[in-house]
Amino acid sequence: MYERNEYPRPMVTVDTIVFALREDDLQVLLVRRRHPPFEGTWAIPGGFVEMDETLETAAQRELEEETGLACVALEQLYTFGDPGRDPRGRSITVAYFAAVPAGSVVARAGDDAAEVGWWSINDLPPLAFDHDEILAYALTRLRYKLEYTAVGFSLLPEQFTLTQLQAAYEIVLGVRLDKRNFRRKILSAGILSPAGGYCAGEGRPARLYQYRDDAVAEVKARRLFP
Amino acid sequence: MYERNEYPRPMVTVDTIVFALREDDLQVLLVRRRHPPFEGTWAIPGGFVEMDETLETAAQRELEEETGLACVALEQLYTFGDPGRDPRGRSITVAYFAAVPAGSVVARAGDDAAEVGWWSINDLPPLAFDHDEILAYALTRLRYKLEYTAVGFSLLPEQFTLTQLQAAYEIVLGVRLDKRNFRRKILSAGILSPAGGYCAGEGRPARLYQYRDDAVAEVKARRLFP
DNA sequence: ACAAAAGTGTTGAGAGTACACCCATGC
DNA sequence: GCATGGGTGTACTCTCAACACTTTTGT
Repeated sequence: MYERNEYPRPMVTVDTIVFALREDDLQVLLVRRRHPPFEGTWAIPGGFVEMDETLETAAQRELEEETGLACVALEQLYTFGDPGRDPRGRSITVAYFAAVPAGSVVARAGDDAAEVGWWSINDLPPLAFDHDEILAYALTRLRYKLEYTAVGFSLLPEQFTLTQLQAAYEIVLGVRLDKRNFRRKILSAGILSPAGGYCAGEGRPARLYQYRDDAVAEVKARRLFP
Repeated sequence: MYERNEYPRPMVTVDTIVFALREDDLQVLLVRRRHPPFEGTWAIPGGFVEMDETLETAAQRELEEETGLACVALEQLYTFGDPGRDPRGRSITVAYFAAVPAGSVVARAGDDAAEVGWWSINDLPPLAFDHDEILAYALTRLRYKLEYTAVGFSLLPEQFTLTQLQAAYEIVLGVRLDKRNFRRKILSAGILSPAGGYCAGEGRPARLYQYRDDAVAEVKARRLFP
């Protein structure tokens, strides 16, 4: 056996799955790796945890370094640590996930990323490490959360129409919802307030709404949909 | 900056919170630490991850080594990794939790545990590291899971009466439930089958039930209680 | 005027909740 | 026979799901 402080230590990384609704589809932000292993392969943005930062801070930092995306609310997803998941040696990754509005600007590729891109969840490239497993898990969790909490709103711009909101739910959940029932339910939940403006489009202009930040973040005790 | 493989590495541990219903109360299994830091202080059982085992295997192994408890179903809870949570240096712990029947035998204290004991969740001793925070989180999660899934059954022996099951729900959730509504709901969920026997007690003997393992593990799509 | 999207109510079914008494056994 | 816990049914309310037409704008 080893003395307490002489245990061999695994590498510890953080990875962040970022979801957005783009092109009528649920997409995730991926980076093409600039370094081995899996050089040139697409992967979830992430990297090594520094010794003096929290895990969430590390996730934020790596996300910004590799994709330019900053200031997004992260939630811890799961920790993956099977031996053999990394060819360099024992490695444990704490996965985080986020949902962002479609308009979020993704600046540049960073030091460790040769390229940054959005990929449809239904049409993914081959992925590095066990990142396909992590993504599958993240998708399950996103759907689950959508039914119980208010994550749906973080996929939309600050102001949005009820039709946009319904479309977001339909795309993520992969089901069609009844317009009247949807509107009644979301309005009676009391988490939206009219923004006052209208959004002109091809037909009749639609009322704009915004999320009431005075509503508790977690929509309590009752699922929203279906 | 460091070369890839030369990053300083945090220590990685696993900790397992074990819940049981004892003495009409929700209790957790704790160990008194045999070694520094926090020597002599109560803590959640756990320890260092070896390089060739999965995180869950590590949690199982440490739990058995320190408390003698084996073969329990674990679920990953959360990963805690704030710098400063361990005086020895940067340390990250992957927390697991389990619910076991009251009768589960806890054998002996192990190498790293001077003593093993059950503590009521409402009357805990001072705890090592950030273990109070971890326990609070585990309790929240247990309550949450109880409403949506079938964890309630893992707190009971294989065969149990409906009154025992109701008491389990009441203790964990901290609320009183209506007997008739409880029985109707739990029976109509179709996850129990009569075991055939009866449990003699002070009054009329109570019918014994068991959990139907052909029922899907997660009671799907509808919360059980309230 | 017409195309295109926004907006709006009602009804029937099922689930949740509140509530009080009889039944089987041990002592 | 009585104390103790086991077991049962009904009425009301509320939420959910199904369903189609009118309104407002741009072209």
